[in-house]
Amino acid sequence: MIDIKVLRENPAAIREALEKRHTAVDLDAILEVDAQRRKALYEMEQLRAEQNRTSGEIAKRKRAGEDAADLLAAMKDVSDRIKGLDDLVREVDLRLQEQILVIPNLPDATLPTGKDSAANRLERQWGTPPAFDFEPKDHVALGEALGILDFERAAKIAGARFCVSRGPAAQLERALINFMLDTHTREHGYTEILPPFLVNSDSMRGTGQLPKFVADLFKLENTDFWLIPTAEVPVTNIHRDEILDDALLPILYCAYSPCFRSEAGSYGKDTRGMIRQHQFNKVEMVKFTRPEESWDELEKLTQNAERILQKLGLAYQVVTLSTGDLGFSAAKTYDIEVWLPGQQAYREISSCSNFTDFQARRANIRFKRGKKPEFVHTLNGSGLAVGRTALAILENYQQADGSVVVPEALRPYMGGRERIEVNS
RNA sequence: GGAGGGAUAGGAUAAUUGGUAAUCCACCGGUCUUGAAAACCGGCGCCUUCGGGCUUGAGGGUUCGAGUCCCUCUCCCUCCGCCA
Repeated sequence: MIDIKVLRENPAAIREALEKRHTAVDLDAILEVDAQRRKALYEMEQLRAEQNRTSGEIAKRKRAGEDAADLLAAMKDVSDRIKGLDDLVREVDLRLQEQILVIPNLPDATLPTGKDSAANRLERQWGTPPAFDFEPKDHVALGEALGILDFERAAKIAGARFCVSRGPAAQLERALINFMLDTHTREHGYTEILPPFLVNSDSMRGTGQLPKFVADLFKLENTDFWLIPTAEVPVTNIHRDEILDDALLPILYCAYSPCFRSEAGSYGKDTRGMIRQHQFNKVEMVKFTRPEESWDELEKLTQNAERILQKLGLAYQVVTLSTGDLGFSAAKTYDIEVWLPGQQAYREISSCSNFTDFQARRANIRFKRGKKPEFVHTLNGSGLAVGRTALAILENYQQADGSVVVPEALRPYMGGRERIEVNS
């Protein structure tokens, strides 16, 4: 949520930022509603002050056994007017909220300007894509040949965009989850969280999924439960409506969760394999920081995610999303893209974002270091998408005979297994 | 799912037929002190257009006025049933 005060005082700056995002919002209409609300609120508070004064007087007279009929009559009128204004304020406030909640965060000035991912800026590359002296397969061909990935049966059980992992593939995902969580907790200072995988609407609103992105989510019928699309939602909302102690900041959490996405509007994209599923595993990192620290923390967060790929020996690149490619709640996002031999391309495996105070306003997450509470900054990043990491390992570590070598860092988590072969 | 009990500030506890949230602990600042403790004084929830306004789990209602009366909902606890 953007700061209504900023909009009031400097609408031009916000207009310009939204244009860079290629998002159309009627700011004048919002300012109009805001002015209405402020006027009504001021009038109502004046009347309340009068009511409070007179009520004290009434109480005093009654205690003294005196008559207060004149004051009561006058207050009846004031009371009615307050009620009317209160209804007006509530109605106007609701309209204002509706309009403000669909305004995206303002892109940071360091972003490349552009209308989509073509304008993203390459920041750095790490590692070298493996050279094969044979034609590398993609993970679907590999997994099916090894008998460890079963998309056909998954379709029978659930439908398209699901996968059954079997034997070493299942073990691989479990190993990756533990490996990632261990790395972040032991080496990067994060506290492990195991959150609810179902959340209520308030939580979805807090991190920005609602109200605008209903179509991307799964909801349970006849309840207020939503399946989380990322652990970011429950973990960020841990501190919703709280005022945190300054000494606790920055707070670093990491969490494993399955993620559920309807993938509405992505028909025809990545239909093959594990790239885009309705359900996938992810380890997520979430930070709550003081405002002046958040940009440094974004760099560290991104490095924490990169570290996982480095340990696994997977080549990757980091890009800064352009103003047009940026997600709704983010002010700046680095995407980490891993090399996939099966596609001969770098594909997103992590997204690390600074949301500045955007989510903190929506979720009302503050901290206190002086007299007045201030909004924290929130950040999060995948550390990493587990399914995509697993398929990256399959494709990058495949051998001429169709087997897959297990990266050394992962072997302790795989019971010492060095290789995945047919019937292993 | 059924029955009962509960929710007041960080914690703990009060509030006449409804009269406008009191007190203790903890914490912060000040006085005093070499320093600290004690004692005393002041703070000790949020918003503000600095006039004030709001705050008793949430939201409505009655009333000039609601912690208190009425309705709806949420969460917690106990017991029964079910269940991993």
